This record gives sequence, C-alpha cells and structure tokens, in this order.
Amino acid sequence: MTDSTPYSDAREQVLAAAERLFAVKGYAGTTLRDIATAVGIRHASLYHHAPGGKEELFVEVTGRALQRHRDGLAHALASAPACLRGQLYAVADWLLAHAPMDLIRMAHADMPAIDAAQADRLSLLALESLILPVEAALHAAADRGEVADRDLGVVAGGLVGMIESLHAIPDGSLARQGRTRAEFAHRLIDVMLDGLFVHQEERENVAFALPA
Amino acid sequence: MTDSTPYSDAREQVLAAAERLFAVKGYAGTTLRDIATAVGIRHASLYHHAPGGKEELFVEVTGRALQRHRDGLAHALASAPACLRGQLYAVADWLLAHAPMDLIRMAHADMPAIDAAQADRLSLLALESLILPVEAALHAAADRGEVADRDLGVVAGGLVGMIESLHAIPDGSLARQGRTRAEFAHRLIDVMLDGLFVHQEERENVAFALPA
DNA sequence: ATTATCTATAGATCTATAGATAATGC
DNA sequence: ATTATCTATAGATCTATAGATAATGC
Repeated sequence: MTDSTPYSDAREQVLAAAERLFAVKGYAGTTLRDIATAVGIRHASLYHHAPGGKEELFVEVTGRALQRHRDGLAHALASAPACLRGQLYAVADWLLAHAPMDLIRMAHADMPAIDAAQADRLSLLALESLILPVEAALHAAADRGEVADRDLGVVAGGLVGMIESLHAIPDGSLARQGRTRAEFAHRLIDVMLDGLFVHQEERENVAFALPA
Repeated sequence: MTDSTPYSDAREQVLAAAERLFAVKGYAGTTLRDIATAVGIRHASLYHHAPGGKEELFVEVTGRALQRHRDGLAHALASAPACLRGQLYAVADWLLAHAPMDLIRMAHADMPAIDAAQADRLSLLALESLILPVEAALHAAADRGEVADRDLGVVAGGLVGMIESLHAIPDGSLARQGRTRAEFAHRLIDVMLDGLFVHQEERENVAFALPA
C-alpha cells in the first residue's frame, strides 16, 4: 500500500482499530481501552506507538482517513463514466463502502475537544477531501453544459451529507428490505439530477394508465 | 407552554440544558457536570430531578425533543402553502431553527450506550418524528400529481439528512458569506424538486447568452 | 412539610507514566 | 540492540449515593 513503510505492522493494526472506532463512536465515545481491546493488547502499550496519547491517535487517524477519502474519491471520479450521473454513483459507492464521516459530530463534538490548530487543519482537510472533489465534478459538468452553474459548493455539500446520512439506516433494516445503501444513494442522485417533479410526458403516461 | 405543568421550573431548566448538550455533544460527550454547570448547580443535585441519573436524563430529553419535532413538523407542514415546495421549505426552516439531530451519531454511538428497549423505542420515535411527516407530505404531493410516487421513504430520509447536514457548516463560515443555512436548504430543495440538469429552455438561453 | 440544593465521599473508569519483561532483527 | 508489550500505579474525572442544609409554599 505505502511506498516506504515507516510503520510496523503492529502500529498499523493500532491505527486501523483507532480509525474505525473514532469514526463510528467519535472522540469522546472511544476509550484507549476500546482501541487496545480491539487490537488485543493492554492500553498502556498504545503509548509506545503514539506517545501523544489519545489526541495524537485521533488526529493522526482522522487525518489519514480524510486523505484516503480524498485520494479514493479522486480515483473513483477519474475511473467513472464521463457523465455526471456515473461520477456521482461512484462517489456514493466509495463513501458507503467506508466508515461514516459524521460531519455534524466532527464539527460540534470532536473538533472542540482537541487542540484548536489541529482542529482547524482537520476541518479544512475534511472540506478539501470530501466536498471539493464533488464540487469540482459538478463544475466540470457545468462546463460541459450538463447542469446549471449555480451554488455548486452547497450542492456538493448537500450531496455528501445526504449520502453519508444513509449510514444511519440500520443494517437489519436494509437486510429486511433486501436493499443496499448504494441503491438508495443512486436513487437519491437520480432525484438530484432529474428532479422529483413529474415531467410532462410521464404525467401523461400516468393519466393514460388510470382507468378513467 | 404546557397545559398542566407537572414539572417545576428548576427541573425544566435542567431538562433544557441536558437536551441542548446531549443534542450537540452526544451521550458520551456530555457529562453530568456539564449539565449542572450550564444550569448553575452542583452535579449531585441533578439526581433530585432525575433519580435514574444520566441515562434517564438522556432518554427523557431525547424523547421529548423528538416529540417536539414531530409536533413542530406537523404544524409547519399544516401552516405551509399547499404546494410541496413551500412545505419542504417549512420543514427545513423548522429543522434548522433547532439543535442538530445527528442520526448517524444516534444510531452508532448514543443508542448502543443505553438500555436496548429504550434505544429501540427512541429509534422508532426518531423515524416517526423526523422522516414519516416528510414522507407523508411527499405522498400527498404524489396524490396531487406533483411528483412521481417512487421511493418516497428514501427520498424523505435523504432530504432530512441533507438538511440536517447543513448544521455542520460553522456559524463563522455562514457569517463570512452572509448566507443562512435556511437559504442553502431552500436551494437544495429546489434542486431536489427541479433537478440539476439544465432544462431545454434554460440551456437555449445559456447558448444565446454566449458570444459565439 | 415539601422541594431543592449542598457537602462529602465511594467506587468505577480513564488517561498517562515508569520501569520491567519479552520478542525480534542483526 | 531495538522494538513491542507487560505490570503497577498515579492522578483526574465521572457517575452515583447518603445525609445535611437551605429555600419555598401552605
């Protein structure tokens, strides 16, 4: 994965567990004991890999998770079909294949709990990694004449927030319906692109279908 | 406010502070000391108003916050113009005038931390209070022929998630832009209703505007 | 008399440190 | 020799309880 592995395998296991737990439970909701238990070591041993303790662990794994999203989204967008719809599908598939990025919790709970300078850096990185790639894809589509060039920053943020919110659907509910979060996301993207209002032709079809 | 006040004013102050803090910081991120400090009393005094301690406080104020949203959304929808657009604007205005409802955090962090039966009850109440009212408005619009009757449950959830995600925008950023979350929400609702794709007429206008 | 708050304290948990022990890589 | 883990423990914080004290409503 990495070109020059500066980290041991043991350290990588610690970071992976910390990343998953912080993403799901947040900074306050994750204890060093949780992380150590997930790896199978004592919590004191975590300080060997991260002398700065809990906050260093959080800053490091949150930063690298965001960078991975930045790279992953860039790759997903580059590999997707040249149309906006296919690109947004690829964004949704990437986001839903990874741990939730709860931007509300990050902004209101996680960031205020850590060093202010690091919080500012991570907040900026979150914007660059999650929103700006989507906004760039929207602007490119606008240049191609596919969409109107209006408020595309807000639209990008709304899209990402909408897709991430599907993480709130319990796995059990999805299993019961036999649906996936990605399917739901694709449908929502279709609505964003085409609109909810029935187009003229469709409305006529509906009228024809009615036995009146 | 309440027809028959069963609670004292002091208790109401405690509940209000707890409600705000739990909503913003989550269950793990809020301590009894935080709540007591916000009210101006010692944390031991909280047990006079909620003998069940932290968990009782959380269950009670989360439940009442959700019920208030259910009632508030019903009232907003009933008072809004009879068209779907005006109704969704009213929903957004209500949601953004209150503390964030972070459904991802609730599902992954808060609910697993409390009694399972209460968690199930609150999860169901969240669905009934936040998603179902919007879904009902969408279905009514579908009956009027305003929108297509497809996946309206998912669309309702996506809309609420998208609107709530605007809470992640820092107040400072909004002040700098001179915009409000409600303005952004209205724009996003317009996109959901009309679609991002440039309509035929609009695209022609763009072509006319180009000096080619 | 009832309601609301306080002080004091117990016990659990959490972050963090110090220093010993085990495993690994030359 | 270096890396990784352990045990033991300190100190802080957190939830919760017991019982005293103050404020309030008849």
